[in-house]
Amino acid sequence: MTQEVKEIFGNSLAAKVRTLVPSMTRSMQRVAEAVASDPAGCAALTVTGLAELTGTSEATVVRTARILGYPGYRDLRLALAGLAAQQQSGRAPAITTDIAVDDPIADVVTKLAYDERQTLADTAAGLDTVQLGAAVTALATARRTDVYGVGASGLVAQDLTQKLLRIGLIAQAHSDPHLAVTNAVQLRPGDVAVAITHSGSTGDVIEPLRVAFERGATTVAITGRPGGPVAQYADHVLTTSTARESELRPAAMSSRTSQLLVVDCLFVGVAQRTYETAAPALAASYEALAHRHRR
Amino acid sequence: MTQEVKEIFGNSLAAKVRTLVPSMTRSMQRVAEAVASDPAGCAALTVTGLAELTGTSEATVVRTARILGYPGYRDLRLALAGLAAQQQSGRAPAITTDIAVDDPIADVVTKLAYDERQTLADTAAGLDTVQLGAAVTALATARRTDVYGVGASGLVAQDLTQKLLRIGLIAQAHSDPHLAVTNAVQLRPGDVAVAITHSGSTGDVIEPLRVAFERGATTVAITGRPGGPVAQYADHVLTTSTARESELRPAAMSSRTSQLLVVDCLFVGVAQRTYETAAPALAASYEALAHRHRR
DNA sequence: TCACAAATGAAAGATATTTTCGGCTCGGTC
DNA sequence: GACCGAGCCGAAAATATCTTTCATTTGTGA
Repeated sequence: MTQEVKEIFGNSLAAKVRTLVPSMTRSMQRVAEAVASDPAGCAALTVTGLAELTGTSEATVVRTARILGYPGYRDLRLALAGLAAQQQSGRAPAITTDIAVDDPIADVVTKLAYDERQTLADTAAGLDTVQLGAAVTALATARRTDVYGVGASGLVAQDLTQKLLRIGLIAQAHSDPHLAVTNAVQLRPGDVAVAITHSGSTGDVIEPLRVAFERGATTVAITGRPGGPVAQYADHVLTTSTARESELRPAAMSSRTSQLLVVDCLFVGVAQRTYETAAPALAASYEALAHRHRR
Repeated sequence: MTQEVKEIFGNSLAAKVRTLVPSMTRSMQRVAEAVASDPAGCAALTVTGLAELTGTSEATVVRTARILGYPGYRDLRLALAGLAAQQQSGRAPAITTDIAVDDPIADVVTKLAYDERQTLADTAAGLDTVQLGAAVTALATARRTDVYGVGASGLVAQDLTQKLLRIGLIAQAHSDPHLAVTNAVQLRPGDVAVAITHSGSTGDVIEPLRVAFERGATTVAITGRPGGPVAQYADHVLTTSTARESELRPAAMSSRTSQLLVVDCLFVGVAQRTYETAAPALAASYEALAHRHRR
């Protein structure tokens, strides 16, 4: 059997109460009024509870529910819950303020989540899919891949490396500028070098990319400043986005979110291109870890 | 499988179901799935009805409701009614399809961004602010903090550590299980240990946390399975959310997004509490890096 | 294969909702 | 002022629904 609840929701309860109040008895009006003025609160009550609240009896509550067009109190209550939820969701979040020192922790969560979501949307909107596609192709066909990043971006570099390794590619992350340069010297055409820097001007990351570029490797820059120095040595520039920053929310935070999205896109793109080998490799790495989990 | 799961922002139920499904038994999973895929329909059913629909018993339905965090089926049903109402009035979900092997790169970007945004919303909705507040207090007043994480979670552990160091706290990330345990032995009351594991059952991370717990340190778990083994040794459990995963989008991807949000919240919370020392420390670390940027 | 533990559903038990039914109020009539 | 009747009202019985218990089944590891 197919049951429909749709009909219960949607129509304005307050209006219904107004029209039907004249045909109600005194105690029923009390119940109706309570229900109309605080749907959420009443939804939390049982018949008995609502009866007590309004100083009436269960029978009256049920009668009121009937008048309002529901088969019984149970259904009225469901409708009230729905109404409460709608009211709740109707409220605009209106998160425009910055995070303050005295914000309660719940607000911090809301604001951070909101900002990071915003950053993701901005990044996705601003990402040049042509450049991205080119970078994916380069990575998918690379003999080997070096990834440079220091500080917070170093973690993103490692993340990319981990992912590429998982699908059977050869990749290495470098946080040590000296070693990075040393390694970059070994690169040649057909290899790929990726530099990750929010500012676009981190010398420790630009330097190895320059070397790789000069050696003929395909170079990719993931940066928040597509016009910055790093772009100079990059065949493909992938732009990340930044949320407004503040004292309690350093730029590193949102740039990381943005960088990770780009990295994920690269990864999925490469996995698509190399699906034949990527799928079994992924399965294998998953399998290999299974026994490290307790029951 | 012809069931279409409708996802709406703020529909934390679908996320909750995903989070908790692993700790459910088979028949409970059937109930959870029914509830997640058709909230409106299920809201119209009594326990018995839902039990019949899913081919289980009333007892199982009630047990599932409990797992999902409601005192009983009655309350789950009210929540479902609310959800149904929201869906009714809510906007249509933009993207429901999974990432396919032959998706153009532009679609990949859109879908990934959408999913990560969804993950953030779910995480924020599901985060227990009381636990979070407690964890923040512990971190802010800790003598020292150890953070454990391996694999993808290892990067998150490092991210947290970097952040804490930046505001002048003493923190260390451990990816090496042996060293982690060795260090955990040194912990004592007043110290904090944080374990980060998506599965909640990563032995390499649980072990050091157990040691820290037994040494009297305050322990925090950041996990996608709040009922998993890791929770056993955690004073405070912070739950991350999981997006539906697929071959081209491993769970590690969305869990990382979720974990990072939690880490960011911890960081900002701690920075608030220790503002007097955090602000100058942040400024100083920013200053120290300035000369490493080219013009 | 057996023994044990976990999962499951039937049915008993507890709660919530609906119905019944008789007392009660209130307005009108004598 | 007393009486009558219609309809309102709530206590309590009856029913529906939800929750708990417990024996059975199922699955799992030795």
